[in-house]
Amino acid sequence: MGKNQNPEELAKILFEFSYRHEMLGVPFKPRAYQLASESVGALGGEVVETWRKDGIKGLKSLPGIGQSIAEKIDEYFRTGKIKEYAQMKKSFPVDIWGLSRIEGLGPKHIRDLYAHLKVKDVDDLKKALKEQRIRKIPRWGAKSEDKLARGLGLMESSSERKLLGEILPVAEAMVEKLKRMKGVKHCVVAGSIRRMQETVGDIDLIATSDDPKAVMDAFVKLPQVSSVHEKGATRSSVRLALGLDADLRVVPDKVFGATLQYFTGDKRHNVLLRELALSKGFTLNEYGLFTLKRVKGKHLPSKLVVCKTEEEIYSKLGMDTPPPEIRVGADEIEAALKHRLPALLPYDALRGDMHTHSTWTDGTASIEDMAKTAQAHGLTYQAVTDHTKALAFIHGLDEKALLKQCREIDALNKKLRGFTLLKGTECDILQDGTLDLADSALAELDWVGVSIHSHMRLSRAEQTKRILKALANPQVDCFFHPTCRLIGQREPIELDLDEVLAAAKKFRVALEIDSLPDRSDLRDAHVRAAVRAGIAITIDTDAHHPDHYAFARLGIGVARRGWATKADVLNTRSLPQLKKYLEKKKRK
DNA sequence: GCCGTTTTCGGCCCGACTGTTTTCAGTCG
Repeated sequence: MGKNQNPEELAKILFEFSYRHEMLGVPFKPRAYQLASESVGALGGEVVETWRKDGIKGLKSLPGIGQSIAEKIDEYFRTGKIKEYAQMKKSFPVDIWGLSRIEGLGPKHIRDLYAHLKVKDVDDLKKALKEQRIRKIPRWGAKSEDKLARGLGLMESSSERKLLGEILPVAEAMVEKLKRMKGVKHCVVAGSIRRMQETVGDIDLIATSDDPKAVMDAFVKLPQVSSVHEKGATRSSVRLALGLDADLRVVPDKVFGATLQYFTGDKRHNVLLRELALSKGFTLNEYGLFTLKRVKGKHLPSKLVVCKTEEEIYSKLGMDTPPPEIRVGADEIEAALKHRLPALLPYDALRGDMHTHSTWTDGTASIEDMAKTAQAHGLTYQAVTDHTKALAFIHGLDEKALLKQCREIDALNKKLRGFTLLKGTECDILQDGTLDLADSALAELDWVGVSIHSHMRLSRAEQTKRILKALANPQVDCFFHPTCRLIGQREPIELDLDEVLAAAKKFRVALEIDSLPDRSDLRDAHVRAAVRAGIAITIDTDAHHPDHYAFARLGIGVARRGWATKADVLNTRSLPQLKKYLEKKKRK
């Protein structure tokens, strides 16, 4: 058994290797270590699993990890440290990772700060700033010292990633304002928001205009802006009052496609795409795809090929256009080259919502008001799934109350036109895996969702056993927000995903994507695994308030990031089709 | 140090902005 298997710390160590090589001017290694660090960060616990199963050989099969780095990871997992890293720390005892968090502070500056002022960490930096010693370093001045102080301030005023659900409307409001300007043809959101990432580090906007300067002037004066980092002819960057940055690029209309492609990212997707372009004799930048000529060993763009739309660019590279949501720099490029991209579920494909609440428990609106809002959002049915009695503090329903609710739903269904309510529940899974309501009561319902709201700290083995027992109950149709995480607030429960997927498949239980902004659960990677396993998905809002129906597009974004198609998602079916599915399940 | 529908050797993404310069280095996305 190893001593230290913390993938997060490992990612930081690899990052520090990258920076150290960069400081020393070593070519190519910085990027190799950077990629390895990102890879480990993204894989998380999977790195440890891979190492446990297949050792160094397994590690080498991971992206960005070859012989040398695999050996270092192996050493770290076995002994808890890496000799070469310890030596590096001895000769350069600097908290590289901590300092690098500061905007504008890169490897060369960290090197110089230590060489001239013996700055080892953020505290040393603060002292040096206070005593105005930094401006005395060669090639530094009062302005760059100020800039560094600002960067430090920004970091300390917590610049954590924000929830997509919170930022998306803000970005769209900014776009709407700029769009209305004279001379502006296009104005759109790019970056991680366009990719529908669950959290967002900054807002990337792109505009095309005959009068770029006017757009820039308007941008830095938007009401959401609190200060301006940079303002140029084609690019500006500002700080927003709600605590994150927004960038705007303004380009000529004729290169819109290239710019949109470029600033949609993600970074790794773009690096791979530019490498692919190079291998086919092109070079790609934000102004288009160019044929390449070599002058004195240097690549120079020569003739413009295409730039009007993203599709043109991908097509010239011999591939289909991957939807933004799956541009992560992994197998989407290969799939696009082989013309094997899936037809992702469209944003308007949902017909119903399988998880909603009402004033019967902790919702804020009556069943009827919720139904009317759902219908206004284009849905034709929804399941009413209030909580059960284990959640006593919100008056969860017992069997008797549930029957009473069913009678109300019967009455409402007679009254509603073009909309149907399904009788359902969000039934608690108790600690031992039994359900909070009697099977006889569950059998009366159209739709039984189950979920966990207690005992979230069970061991992986216990938690998995608990869930498997619940899913094996023949009354259960769906497992709601399976990992129980709350982004930025609560870690996911420990569970063996492979076993849970296998059980869901065996017992024909659907897995839910809960669209609430801080849940986003299942998450993208889990969705992809579920889709691969052929398990049905539902995309629900878990609406506790009429406004929550608007979050459905977040859940659809997650599903698309998980390569889900319309056929994979249960509530894209019409009500008769859904009923047929449920009847078939009951017969099994 | 990693990687392979031109390669197991010889490649390795690209441009804007800032600050301190006087033609460029550093950082970022």
